[in-house]
Amino acid sequence: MEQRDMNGLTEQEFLKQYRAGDYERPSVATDMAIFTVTDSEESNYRKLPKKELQILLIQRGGHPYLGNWALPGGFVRPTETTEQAALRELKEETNVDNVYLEQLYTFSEPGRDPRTWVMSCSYMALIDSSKVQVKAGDDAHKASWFSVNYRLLKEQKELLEDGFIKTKQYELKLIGHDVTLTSVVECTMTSTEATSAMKYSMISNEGLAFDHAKIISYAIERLRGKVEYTDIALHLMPKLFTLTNLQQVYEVILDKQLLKAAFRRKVAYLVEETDNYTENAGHRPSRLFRRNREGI
Amino acid sequence: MEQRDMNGLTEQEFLKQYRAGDYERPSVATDMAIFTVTDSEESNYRKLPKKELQILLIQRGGHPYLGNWALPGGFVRPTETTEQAALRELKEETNVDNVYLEQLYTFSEPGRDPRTWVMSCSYMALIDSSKVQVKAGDDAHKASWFSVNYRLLKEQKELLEDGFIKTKQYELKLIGHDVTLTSVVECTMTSTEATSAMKYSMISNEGLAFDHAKIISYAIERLRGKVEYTDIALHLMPKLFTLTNLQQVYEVILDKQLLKAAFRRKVAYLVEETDNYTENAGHRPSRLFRRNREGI
DNA sequence: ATAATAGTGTCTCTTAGACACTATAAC
DNA sequence: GTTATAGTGTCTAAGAGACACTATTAT
Repeated sequence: MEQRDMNGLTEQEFLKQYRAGDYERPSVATDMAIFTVTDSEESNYRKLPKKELQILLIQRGGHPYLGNWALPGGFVRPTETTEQAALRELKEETNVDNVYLEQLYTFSEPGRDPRTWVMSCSYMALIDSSKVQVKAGDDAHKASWFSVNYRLLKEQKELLEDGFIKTKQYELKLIGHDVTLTSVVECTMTSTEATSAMKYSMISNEGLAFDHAKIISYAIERLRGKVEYTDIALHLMPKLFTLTNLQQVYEVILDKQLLKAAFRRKVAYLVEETDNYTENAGHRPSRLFRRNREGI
Repeated sequence: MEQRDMNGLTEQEFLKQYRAGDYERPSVATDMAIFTVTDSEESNYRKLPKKELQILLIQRGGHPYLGNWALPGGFVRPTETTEQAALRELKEETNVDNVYLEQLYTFSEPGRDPRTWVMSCSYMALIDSSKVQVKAGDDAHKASWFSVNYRLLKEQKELLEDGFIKTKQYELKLIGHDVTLTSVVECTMTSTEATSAMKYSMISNEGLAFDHAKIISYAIERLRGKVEYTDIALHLMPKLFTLTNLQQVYEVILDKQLLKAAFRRKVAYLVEETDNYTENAGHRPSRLFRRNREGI
């Protein structure tokens, strides 16, 4: 390591005299889409409850976007990774610290935060609903779960000389206890000979702060994609669950009905039988399964 | 928009008086794994040339990692997105500006740059080799293509009480004109009941700067993954190509042989026939195809 | 018995893998 | 004709979709 640079400095000498340039630096925050699946509406004693996909949002107590709802998040500190920052935030917000966490995308559009230059490294977290108990928010910090509805509104395709532009508009509807937030997000895929790009943009937005509607769309798409070919959905399940429970979770994420027999074949290798059964369900008991510890 | 915050300010008033906090901010750079596929070794006049996966690296002309090779990249400016920064760098480095570009991952390990706090938002770019002509690097800025070899060295699996740890070691060998860079990167997947995490770390590293061996591994894995279920590989092809060419590109990316008949069936919907054929190849001419403009 | 869910069997259709066969230009 | 690649046909096995059937508990 005795190499010297064009100024005749060794690496140690160089680092000692190094001063960070005075060009501008961005703030970097993490924003998290924290999902869980819960039972909804008490129903007929013998019917199974419906499942709902939920996301945690926090009501902003200050400008900008005062009163709007935002993803939990915060600034990254110099001694931690973005992932550690996300885990720290998660712990503060939900008091849970053993979860599935996955980096999604880094949003860096200048102007996405009206205060200053802020990039957001976004994460998705999946929590088993039996673990969830959001801290009672104080006045300046109201946290609440919203039920997630995400559906295709419009699909369009335009042919170009050497490619195409595909546009999809999704309606994102987040239903809370006493508010409903509605956004329309457009996903534009441009594909030509050489290029192939995907861009999210917001068509309309009511009640969500910043570009968080985009982040949530991105998270849902990632979740939907990964559910199909990984065991990611199992991180939304409690220790023991029935295959019907698991199927319901798949269905609520994918927003479509699945066939029982095919579903069971497909997830068979992801789970392990136990000798436990549900009780007092008002109908035939169901075998409980757990995650396959052997992995995939 | 006449809402007032706890200090009685409207949003406009708030933004006007807002001063960015004096907490520390990271520098944010983009680093790019720029891939192309080229023909190697002139062979028997009637044999087809072998294909090689290549990546562009730049030799560092200053500390730190003086003399080592690094991914092309640079700092993001306040008026651009990370993606625009990547495109700008790409244009400067290769003079190409119509490419496939995809964000990979944001690396933020404190200490990954010995100078100061630097996060790297990494991208992967795919270039059709017929377009490539790297600018002749001046002395302080030598750019060169390296042939990529990435193979599994060791695989290990350990069962835990409620999950498992899977470890894979890959050897990354980058072969340049007069240097060969060798790194060993370990990918650790920890999966328990609730959690599921993946971590890259460097076991050994010769000649590559910073954590770029990790970034390159990540890029190769992404490329391999996406080749299987998208049309991403077509961005490495010239306008017209034979199906055998395309198969060779798949094979060099996946590092395994494919069966011709099955391959042709699989990619059929990605391509369009033309009426052109190869000429003077020393054997039966081959039909030329182009990318399916209808999209997938 | 009835309601409601649990769980299985099997037919079909599609697709991937494997392999063998035929075709054709340059020399 | 020989060489080397181009391109196709078909058998098999595995998997997904569809649907129907049987099983079991609480009331």
